Amino acid sequence: MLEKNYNPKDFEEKIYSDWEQSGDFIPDMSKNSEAYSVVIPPPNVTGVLHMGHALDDTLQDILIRYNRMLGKKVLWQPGTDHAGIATQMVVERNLAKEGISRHDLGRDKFIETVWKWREQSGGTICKQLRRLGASCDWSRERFTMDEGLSRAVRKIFVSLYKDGLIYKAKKLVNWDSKFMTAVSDLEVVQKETLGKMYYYKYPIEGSTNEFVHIATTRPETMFGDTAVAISKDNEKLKHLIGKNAVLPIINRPIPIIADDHADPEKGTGAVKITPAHDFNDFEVGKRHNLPLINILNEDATLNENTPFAGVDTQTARKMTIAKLEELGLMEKIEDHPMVIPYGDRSGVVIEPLMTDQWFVDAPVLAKEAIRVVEDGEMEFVPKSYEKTYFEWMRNIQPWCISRQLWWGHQMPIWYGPDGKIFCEENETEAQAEADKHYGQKVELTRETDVLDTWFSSGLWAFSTLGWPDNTEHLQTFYPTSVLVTGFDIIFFWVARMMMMSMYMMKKVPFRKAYIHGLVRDEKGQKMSKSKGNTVDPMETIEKYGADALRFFMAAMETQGRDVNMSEARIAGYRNFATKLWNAARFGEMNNCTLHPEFNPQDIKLSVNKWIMAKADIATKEVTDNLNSYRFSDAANAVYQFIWGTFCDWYIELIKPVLYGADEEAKAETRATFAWVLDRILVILHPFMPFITTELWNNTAKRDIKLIHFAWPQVKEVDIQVMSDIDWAIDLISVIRSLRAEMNLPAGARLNVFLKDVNLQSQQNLKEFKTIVCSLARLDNLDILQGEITSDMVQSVFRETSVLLPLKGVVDFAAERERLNKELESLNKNLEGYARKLDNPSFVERAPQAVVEEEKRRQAEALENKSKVESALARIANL
RNA sequence: GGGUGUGUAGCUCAGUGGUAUGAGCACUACGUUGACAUCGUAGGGGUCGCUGGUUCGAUCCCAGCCACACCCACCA
Repeated sequence: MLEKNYNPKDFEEKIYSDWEQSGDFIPDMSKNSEAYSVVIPPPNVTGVLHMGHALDDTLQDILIRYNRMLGKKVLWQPGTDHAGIATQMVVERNLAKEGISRHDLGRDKFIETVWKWREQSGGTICKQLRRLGASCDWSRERFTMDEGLSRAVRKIFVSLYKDGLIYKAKKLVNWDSKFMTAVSDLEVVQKETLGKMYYYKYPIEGSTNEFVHIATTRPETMFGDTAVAISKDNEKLKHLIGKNAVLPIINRPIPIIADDHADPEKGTGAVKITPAHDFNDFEVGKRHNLPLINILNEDATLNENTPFAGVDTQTARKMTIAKLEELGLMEKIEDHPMVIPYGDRSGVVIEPLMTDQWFVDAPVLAKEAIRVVEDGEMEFVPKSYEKTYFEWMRNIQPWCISRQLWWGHQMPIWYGPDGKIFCEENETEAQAEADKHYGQKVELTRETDVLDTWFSSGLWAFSTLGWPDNTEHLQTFYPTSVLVTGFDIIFFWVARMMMMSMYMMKKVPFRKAYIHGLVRDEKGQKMSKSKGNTVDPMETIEKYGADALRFFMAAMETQGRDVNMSEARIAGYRNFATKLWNAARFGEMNNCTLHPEFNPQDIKLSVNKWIMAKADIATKEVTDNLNSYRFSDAANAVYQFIWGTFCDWYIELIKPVLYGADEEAKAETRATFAWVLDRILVILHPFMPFITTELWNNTAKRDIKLIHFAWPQVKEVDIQVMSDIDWAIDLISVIRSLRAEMNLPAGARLNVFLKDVNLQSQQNLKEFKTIVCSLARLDNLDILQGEITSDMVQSVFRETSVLLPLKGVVDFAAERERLNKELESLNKNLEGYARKLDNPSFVERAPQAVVEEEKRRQAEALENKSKVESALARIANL
């Protein structure tokens, strides 16, 4: 017995544990069928589920469940990411509350603490994914810092190094002074800021009244200046080229050089060159062999190469200006809108800094990653993201992968006594290599840097399947079928996976990349903790059930668009679940059970044939749309079928049968109801796995679980049956509409007559008279014998006039108004038809079918017009 | 500066070279008819951003413009 009310809390968690405990998410490797696999974008191990995950993982689960029902061997590979900087930050913050810094603990102790932290809070997000209904194979859960995955990291690192695709270099990198580490270009966010432009001048060496005028936004970097550049085409200033300027305060002479980097139109036309602290200046320095003077410490304070050692940049800036003022060299300070780089995690200003770092030769790896997309071996959905991908890949810069952090994969690099690099998968091998090289036992020191988090994420598609071992899962499930992720990590992750996979596996990591948008708040604003507009998916699930949230995500997911949260809409989908629940209860109350010998071929009643055909059409729509990743269309098709067709019409249409006396018809209808409800549960299951399973389990004894039930294959649909029932439905709607517009009391029983009824309609009338009378609340419905009388209101329906005699009841003014409105609408349509059909080029050039259809419409409208006009004439004086 | 996307009903958005049978929510009127008030029935509401072009026909294709959003680059 189903509960009176739909209450998802009663069964969602129970059903999930049953699936998990029964191993329903684990692929049957012995099954001889097509493989389908998805790797989950690994959430941060310390993270909690947010709406972005809810969207991403709902879409994946829909695909996974759908393909599982298609009978494929399905794996959804779960796991979490160690998220280097993010996790280290969280743990350090916790330690800070106790007044401890990571340096107090030391590296080993600190890492131990992180692992402990992971034990405690690492499970949260996976529990939450279960609550959402995600059917991952949890027995295979992986973590990027697992031994297996770490081995994959070391192996690929060594391989890349030996192929010359990983190298160490002293370069200008983005330096995060909070975490005191290098970060990659992607981890830098540019923010619009209103800053200042400082104008001042450097004296020319050997002259007392000659100066070169400089404009800069960072005056404190002057201590690292090693030249001033002027364009050779700068007529006003080119006379200075070749002379020396003298850096004030420290009185160091620097050359004035000719370089086109100095745009005569911008600033003062002369540019101070600080090769160690500016990416452009670095290039200029390279061209002119300028010395590099580093003026910053790792914490972004100035160093002993400046007069302000130990002072932070902001303060040093003020001090520098003060000094310049004192020397009479400051000229002006202007407001200057500019873009300043910040660390995406730390939020501090990123300083370009010269350091030894490790790089992946991304431009080389990008080649194959570009080719396979060009060749269609990997396709983006929607396709337009290819452009973004190509644009970035074709302009890719070397990828800085070393981080001066503690939490992460320590690089498999050892240094010999003379600094020679030994890159091997483990210390023993490195030691052996070194001993061989030096001809004696030597002491090695290990590189302390760890790898960028995205390095290990880049291997995710194959490392989680067991690589470097050639496991059964790797053989079966690689390449994976589709990757589902947000556009915001195309560069961070998708691109890196493509490069790493093509390098190591020589095969794409996934055949398709389905890219979705962001989940925003109700007003389309980006959700963020600081704005306080975040919505917690767990609270939403608590309130409306996981099915409602999932259906919302699916229904809102249209390719390429962001999803705006809408609580009202989620409530609407909860109502949808309630509707289905009640429909199932209706079936239960009326003993609608599926007979084992039920054969769709034997169905006699039109209404039953009709609903089965409709079910097939809906099934086909859901199938086609899922196959092309059109989630909202798929969701809407099943929604419309269940609510708009099954509940609104079918259930109403069969009530007279179920409450009637024809036992044979009753039995057939009960069985059909059960058959269609089953079909509904099947095609809705990927979207709403919980309620469908609950109903599946409670409406019949089942041999097979819904999660494994075969997805239906649809055959041809009987069009005639469809249009017969549609005739009845349309007629009912016309009569209802007439009643409402005439303001007739809902309780009033009426007689309705039809005039101009063709043969097909006469048959329909015979068959559906009872149903139409019942649903349109009529006493009788007949073909009109004799003339239309003046008390009849008239509506036109296809070729037929619908006549409602209303002696004494009707408001004729309202009726005239209604008819005039209809006349107006008909005239408007007729104008449209005439415009086309009177146009010779339309008749000549438009497709024949379109012209015919237009003529048919015109004829019908003309006929209806004359009917409406005569109706109007009849009641003109009443 | 380079690029991408979006502008359709009050709101949030689908959709389409042939009268916009648009959806959900909101709104109005009526309603408790033996699944469901987390409901039902009926209804109001749109110059499909603007201007040109292609076409027999454009909301849809093309160009330009306006507005908004996002991505990439850029600390003189």
